[in-house]
Amino acid sequence: MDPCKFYKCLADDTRLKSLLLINTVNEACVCDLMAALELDQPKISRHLAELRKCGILLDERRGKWVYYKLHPSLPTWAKNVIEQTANHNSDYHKDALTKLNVCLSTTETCC
Amino acid sequence: MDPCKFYKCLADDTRLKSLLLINTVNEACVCDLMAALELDQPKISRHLAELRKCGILLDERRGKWVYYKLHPSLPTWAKNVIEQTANHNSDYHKDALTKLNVCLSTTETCC
DNA sequence: AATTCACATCTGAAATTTCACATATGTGTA
DNA sequence: TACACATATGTGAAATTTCAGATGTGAATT
Repeated sequence: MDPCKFYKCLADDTRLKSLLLINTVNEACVCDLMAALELDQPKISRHLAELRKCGILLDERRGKWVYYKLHPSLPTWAKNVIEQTANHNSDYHKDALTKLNVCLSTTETCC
Repeated sequence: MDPCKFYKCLADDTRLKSLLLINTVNEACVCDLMAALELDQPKISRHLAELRKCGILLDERRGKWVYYKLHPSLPTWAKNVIEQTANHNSDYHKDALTKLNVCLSTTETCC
């Protein structure tokens, strides 16, 4: 994992927030993140693809949905960086996390 | 310190290597980093200015030279991120660190 | 005060990234 | 098979970032 490429991946609001959310709730599908971040589908999908191609996220299709989680073989230092960021910047992704939790808890509204 | 802006600052080879070097040797001046990274002066200066404007580095003029160090009021999580990156990616800035140490130890070649 | 040295900044061009929109792919269901 | 739904990707335009080269600024030296 080249550190500069890694940080290029984190250097975008959509990607960073998606990553912090996924780190918090373990896994999420595209429509979860669409609801949490209030962004359209191609935008979320494209940014998740970038995180996937970089080796930060792992995708897994289950039926119609594709779930993303942290890649199991992500280096420890990179996991620590994500964890540090998530733990000490709750204001940054607080609103999105609230919306994500609503989405995850209600079976009807979301996918 | 907005995390996305912070990562935008780290998402460039010149800035990331400069930062890791400064983190390792505590402080360095522009010409030290020019020698370590083998880049021209305006390029180093411009990137250090970006790190300074973002609040990551603090500059201090001493005579003709300007020394840069980590900003004392940088949040702990950000310091930890830099430290994690430096400690577990020695290959990434190893060459530059060697050249920097040569520069720091010889009074004549460098500034 | 003129010069030199170390560093900062301005400028416009080049490269890269991000975006919206359209469309393609894959999956379950009637 | 036809369709609806979730997700992925192709495309060119727009926005942002990076760059080289020229020039400006402040401090020490003569």
